[in-house]
Amino acid sequence: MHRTANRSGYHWPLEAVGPVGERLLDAFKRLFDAFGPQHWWPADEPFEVCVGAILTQNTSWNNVSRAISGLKSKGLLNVDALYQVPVDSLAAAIRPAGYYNLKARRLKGFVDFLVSRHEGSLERLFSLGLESARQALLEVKGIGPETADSILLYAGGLPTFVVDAYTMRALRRHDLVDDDIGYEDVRALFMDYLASDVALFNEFHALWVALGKGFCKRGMARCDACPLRDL
DNA sequence: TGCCAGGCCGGGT
DNA sequence: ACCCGGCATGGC
Repeated sequence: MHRTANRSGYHWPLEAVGPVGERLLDAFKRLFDAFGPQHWWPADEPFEVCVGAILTQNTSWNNVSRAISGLKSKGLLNVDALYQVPVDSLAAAIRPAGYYNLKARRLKGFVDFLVSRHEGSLERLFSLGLESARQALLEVKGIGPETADSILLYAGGLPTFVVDAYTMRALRRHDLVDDDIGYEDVRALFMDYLASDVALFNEFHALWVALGKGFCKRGMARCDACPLRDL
């Protein structure tokens, strides 16, 4: 695989499989031209990514950001502290993130899983490899496919594609997929038709979110300013 | 003011 | 195999 440092400024592998891959790549180029590099995930270290991935379930990042700051200020943003802290204290600490009772249990469940099955080490988990680590994460109550893939890609540096509500909505609205397609099939679309590259998957997913925030919102029809217009 | 936000689970068809 | 209600705060 050649990593281009081409005149257009992209530094991702731009090969694609067939017309489907070319279309996805066209979307990527347009989004990058429109929004530029997104610098995801917004976190200082891998464990913070995991916590953020759970806290941001159906919740705006602004609220999550407050909760993360709260955890940091209380010294709770590490495996040992989260393992020890009572669930009610944790719930109070993440209050701004919403669903705080639910998410406190999910965070505890994730940390329990890390400690009991993987020696409290994310590196041990990720060393299982992409699909094995993914299966393991999906066993944890409160970690579904999107949360698992966010953790694997943005904390683990493993080449999986994250599909969220923004991605799904944009793909459907621009007729890149059928309306009734599911999570796993969309994930496979990106992974099968594009080069398996962490930097590309990182930027591409973040760009779908940028598009969703800017143009492809719920209740908004196809708009003239959308970078994917007439894709 | 009501709707929306970077999901997932459990119970019911 | 879907479908739906529940979970909760903060921004616009």
